[in-house]
Amino acid sequence: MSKKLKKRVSQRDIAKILGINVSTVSRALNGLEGVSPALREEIVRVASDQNYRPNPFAMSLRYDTTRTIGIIVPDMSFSYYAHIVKRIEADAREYGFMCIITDSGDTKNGEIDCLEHLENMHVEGIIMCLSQETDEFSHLERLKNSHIPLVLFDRVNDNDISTVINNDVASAREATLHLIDGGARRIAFLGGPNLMKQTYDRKHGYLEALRERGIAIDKDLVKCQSLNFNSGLSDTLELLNMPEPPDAILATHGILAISAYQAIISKKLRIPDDIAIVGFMSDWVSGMTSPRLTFVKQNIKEIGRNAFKVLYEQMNGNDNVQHIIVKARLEERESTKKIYL
Amino acid sequence: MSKKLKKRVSQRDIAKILGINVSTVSRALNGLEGVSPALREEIVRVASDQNYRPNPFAMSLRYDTTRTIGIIVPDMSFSYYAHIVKRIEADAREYGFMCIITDSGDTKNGEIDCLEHLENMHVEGIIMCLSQETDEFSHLERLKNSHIPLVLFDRVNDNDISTVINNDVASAREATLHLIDGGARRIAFLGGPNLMKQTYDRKHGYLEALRERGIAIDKDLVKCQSLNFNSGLSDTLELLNMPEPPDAILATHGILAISAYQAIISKKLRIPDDIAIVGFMSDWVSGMTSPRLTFVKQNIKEIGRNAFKVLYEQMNGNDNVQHIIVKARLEERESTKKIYL
DNA sequence: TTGAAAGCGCTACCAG
DNA sequence: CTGGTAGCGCTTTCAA
Repeated sequence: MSKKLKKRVSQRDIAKILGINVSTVSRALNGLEGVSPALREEIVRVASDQNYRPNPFAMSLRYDTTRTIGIIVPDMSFSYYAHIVKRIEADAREYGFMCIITDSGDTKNGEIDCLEHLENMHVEGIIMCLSQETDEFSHLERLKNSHIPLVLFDRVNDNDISTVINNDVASAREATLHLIDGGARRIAFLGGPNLMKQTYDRKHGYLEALRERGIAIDKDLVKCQSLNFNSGLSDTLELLNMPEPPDAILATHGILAISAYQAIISKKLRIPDDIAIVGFMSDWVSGMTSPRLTFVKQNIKEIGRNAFKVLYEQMNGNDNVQHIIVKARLEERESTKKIYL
Repeated sequence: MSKKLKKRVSQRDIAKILGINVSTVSRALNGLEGVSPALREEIVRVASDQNYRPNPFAMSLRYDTTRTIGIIVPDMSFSYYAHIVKRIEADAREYGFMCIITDSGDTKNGEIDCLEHLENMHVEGIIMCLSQETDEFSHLERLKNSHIPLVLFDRVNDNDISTVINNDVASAREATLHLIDGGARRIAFLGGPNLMKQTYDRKHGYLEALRERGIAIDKDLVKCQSLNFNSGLSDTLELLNMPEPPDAILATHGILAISAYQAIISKKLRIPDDIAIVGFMSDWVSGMTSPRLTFVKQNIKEIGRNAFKVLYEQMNGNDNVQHIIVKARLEERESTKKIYL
């Protein structure tokens, strides 16, 4: 325990130096009335000299308010989440809130641990993205009993909790239509676990597009395993080794797009001539490959901004459950061909 | 603020329910002696029923210890820093410390703001990576006066502050030798601002390798502007447009490697036939390009682990300034050719 | 075995 | 205009 950490100066210390009472110091430093200008100036000077800083923990105790919110992400080292966290942190700080950022490791148990930790820290609200394993939500119900406001983003469930997500159905549909209109007929779908609503929605958009264009659905082209590199790699290889392989892939997650791309490259197939590909990812990753990948660009800024906004409103007593859907945009690059029939 | 946030239950509440004194509750919940087994059991039961959680802020006040450390990174959305933060956070939590993670935006003013914020929060120690703009260190000196332990990582200065960095000289030298031994003779160097010790070190290793192999130094091949995409792109294009362009590039930062790669692609040059390239970056990014990039793999885990370890020791009274150098490893891929002369 | 009270830093209320 | 003091949640020391 910080044997040599100098004890921080408190109002009491300042009072002692000037031979006055703490309450006067408090009033002076908070700009309240009832202090003579001369004395006030003295106090402020000494406080500054001594590098006085109010103790936020004392404040918390006094007002029973921690001015702290918690964030839970599946993997903070994933650039998508890092960006969102950064955004939320900036907004929160502007409103005087501190963030405790936690990482569930994309597991359900990790998620439960994070919640436990945040409850222990007495956060006033939580913004979280579910792990890909999370199949039931009793741990979220518990939160409701302690009346801690909660907002889910990106990956959500169907309960009555406020959410901020991408327009998953619409953007998957748009991406699929784009592939079809580029000439693709056998389009594979790569997604996360089926229990995720996000997977369900994106698959829904994909199927809708196929139906719209009158293309038969082939279940063997739909791969929904785990959201990780190895899973995406083996699924894609399996697809490419089919007797009648797909002529396009819709990879509905950054890590799946990356692994699909690498699988294709390893098979020496040409993109988009042999196979087209669209991924859900960020611009700079899309720009790394050759050819560059057509991608669904999620509006990270808006997701973060709205997540905090909704939480903030809830913390201020707004009981309404809000569901905000942020528009993603399809960005065309060279990995999808446009064939004018 | 949180109009409907249920007041959390305190020891006092438990005491009131059982009609006993707070001090007894405290002893019972902390497993101290002096409580009858029966009563203790009662207390524990009620505490659990009421979902009691100790108030960490009260503890902080009581012991004048916040069990909190601060982290400052230039850009948390950069995967390199996100990984390190994640690592530090995990270690810190294991030792019962909370992390306040801040982002300087890679600017000096942002850095000063972060420090201010962390001091306000009464953190017990700080782990930081300097911004690329930071040219003098008076703001760090101030910390020393408040006796807040500080550890720098990745980007450091020459003062007597503990540091954890990569073996920049050696790894840049190794990468350069690798290029030379692959047949390159005109090797360009892409680096950050010259005021950064990291740039200095990596350039040093580069020059050392050239000297060792008796290759003349061409100052026009050395580009040290800002660490950002556009800067790397324009520098590389300038290099490629030289009358006698380089036959290899050493990009000493992830963002510079990415921009250099894209500049090369845009000029339709072949890698490694027309030009070879080595970058400092992470595996998964290296694997995105075709051909994959040979890269210097920094040991992110070790950097994070050591940063916390050193800070922890300092917080426990170890006054020694420590400088830890973590070994990076050259990973050969297809972007560098090996020519057996 | 249990209770009472002080004190951590701060603010708010009431006295002088 | 300034001082004194209670109380936020908790531990600790002393007293019963």
